[in-house]
Amino acid sequence: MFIVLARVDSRTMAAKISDDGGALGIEYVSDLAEFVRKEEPQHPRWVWDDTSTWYPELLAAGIRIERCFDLRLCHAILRSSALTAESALATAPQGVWDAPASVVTPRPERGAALFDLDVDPGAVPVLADPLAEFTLQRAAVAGSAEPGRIGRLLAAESAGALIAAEMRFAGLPWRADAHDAILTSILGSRPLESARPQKLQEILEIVREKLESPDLNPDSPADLLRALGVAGLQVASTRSWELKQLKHPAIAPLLEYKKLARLLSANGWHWLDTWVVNGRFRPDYVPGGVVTGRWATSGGGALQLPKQVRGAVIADEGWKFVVADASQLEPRILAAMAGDRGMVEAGATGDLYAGIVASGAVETRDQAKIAMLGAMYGATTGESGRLMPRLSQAYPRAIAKVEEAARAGERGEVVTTQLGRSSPPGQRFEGWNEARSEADTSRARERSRAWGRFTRNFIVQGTAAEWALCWMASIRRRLGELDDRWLTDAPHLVFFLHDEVVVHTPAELTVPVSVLLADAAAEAGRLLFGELPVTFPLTIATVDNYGEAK
DNA sequence: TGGGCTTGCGCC
DNA sequence: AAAGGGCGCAAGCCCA
Repeated sequence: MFIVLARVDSRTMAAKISDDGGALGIEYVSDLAEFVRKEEPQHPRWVWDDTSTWYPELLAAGIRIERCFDLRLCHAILRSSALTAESALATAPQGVWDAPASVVTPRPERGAALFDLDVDPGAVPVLADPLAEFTLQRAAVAGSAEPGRIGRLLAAESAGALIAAEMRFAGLPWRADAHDAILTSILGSRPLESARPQKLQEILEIVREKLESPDLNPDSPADLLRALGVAGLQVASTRSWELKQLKHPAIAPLLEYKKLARLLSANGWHWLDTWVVNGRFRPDYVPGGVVTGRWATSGGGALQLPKQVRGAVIADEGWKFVVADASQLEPRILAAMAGDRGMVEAGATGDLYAGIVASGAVETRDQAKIAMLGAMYGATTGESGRLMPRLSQAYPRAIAKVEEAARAGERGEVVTTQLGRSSPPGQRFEGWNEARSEADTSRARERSRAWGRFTRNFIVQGTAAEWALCWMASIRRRLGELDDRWLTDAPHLVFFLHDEVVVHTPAELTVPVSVLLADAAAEAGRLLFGELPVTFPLTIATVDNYGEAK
């Protein structure tokens, strides 16, 4: 059963729909939390416009749900998926469901056809009517050549939305005192106002002295470039890797200054005051926030937490973290997508890069890693570019897969992930004619190649994101089966980073949690690739603080 | 003073 | 050693 929820004139309506799409009844809901609590034991799939506007209030009321269907996220997938390109949904003009999250709030006019169950799937909803949209989406999936594939993606995406809300609700344990101690040991104690901390100030004085530039502000690239020039150091930019090439007594302290200044500005005391409240860091996760299907976050830079400060992520008394990351996820995804038996076998032992070396394709593990990264990102020069032909010879199917994706992008075509997320439409770059200059032509060619690098990476990054969603959905379900206590009283997910999860768990449950994480990884592999014998090994660590992992 | 752009760097 | 994919954020800088 589905229960479609909608807010109409500040009231909440619920429509029950059977699995075959038949209407079972409509009612007004006066107390949402009470209603959901009463219906949830029937295991309905809750259908709503936007999980982030419905679920937090339920969690605050102490209610979790098992399944949902997030119409806004699913609309975005169906709108551009090659698997549903012919659907009424995809061929309709842009509407409210294509707008950014904050705009998709159903405010139908009084007397509008909200909950009209005889919606014509070909009709375009003028208003954000969730029932009409749900009907359109069901029709799009049913009419797809591979309804199971796209259906799995929509389910995974929606499960991700629930997990994002739950992780924000639970928060990542964060000890302000430990964070302060880390900052103090690296930067010196917290300064008053906006002064530089002592150690940063000391290094700054050394840099100024060595560059004979007493007023230098290294935080200003222009100012720094000028000072370096005066000292006879010619560089095109002030990036660290470029400065590292230079031999000059000012360089070492300058690089040190940059490192400390970065820590201070990105994750210093100001960050701590802003983002850590009552011992928890609560970033705003944005499922589907990246075109490839990866999550984004807003606020606090949760996906960029530097290793330096992870020591402040400390489990509660009597609790532990189980940290799991999928080893070499993207190359394994590529091997599986391409059905490249050789590369799948190279990964069977647990270390894919070692397996590539063992096959004789390259000499060292480092080379294997660089070559694989180059294949997935589209490197053309350097060591990575030079290793490509050898990789291509050893693993023709895997490399052909990414090469085809790149060529398709260069031609302006759309590429699609394993479960059916498609890349944004490209342009045709070769539409130049002889009236255009040589420079224009070469610019067009470079843009075309750049788009090809994007589509090349899209299929791998996007399919890896699908794997991660399936993994997390399975983890969430298995955690619920392991322990039926309330979310934050039982083992629960507290962090996610593309190919890595952190579970906060009572110390006595670390073993079953570790087992479940590995089982979930295997299940994710089957969901994407069926019975293809591809393995997704995990590196699992049980720790008291996140800094100890890896 | 505030918005938008660029630069640089953290994560995968 | 620094090429190649995806992000978010802070600071400087420029301009209205």
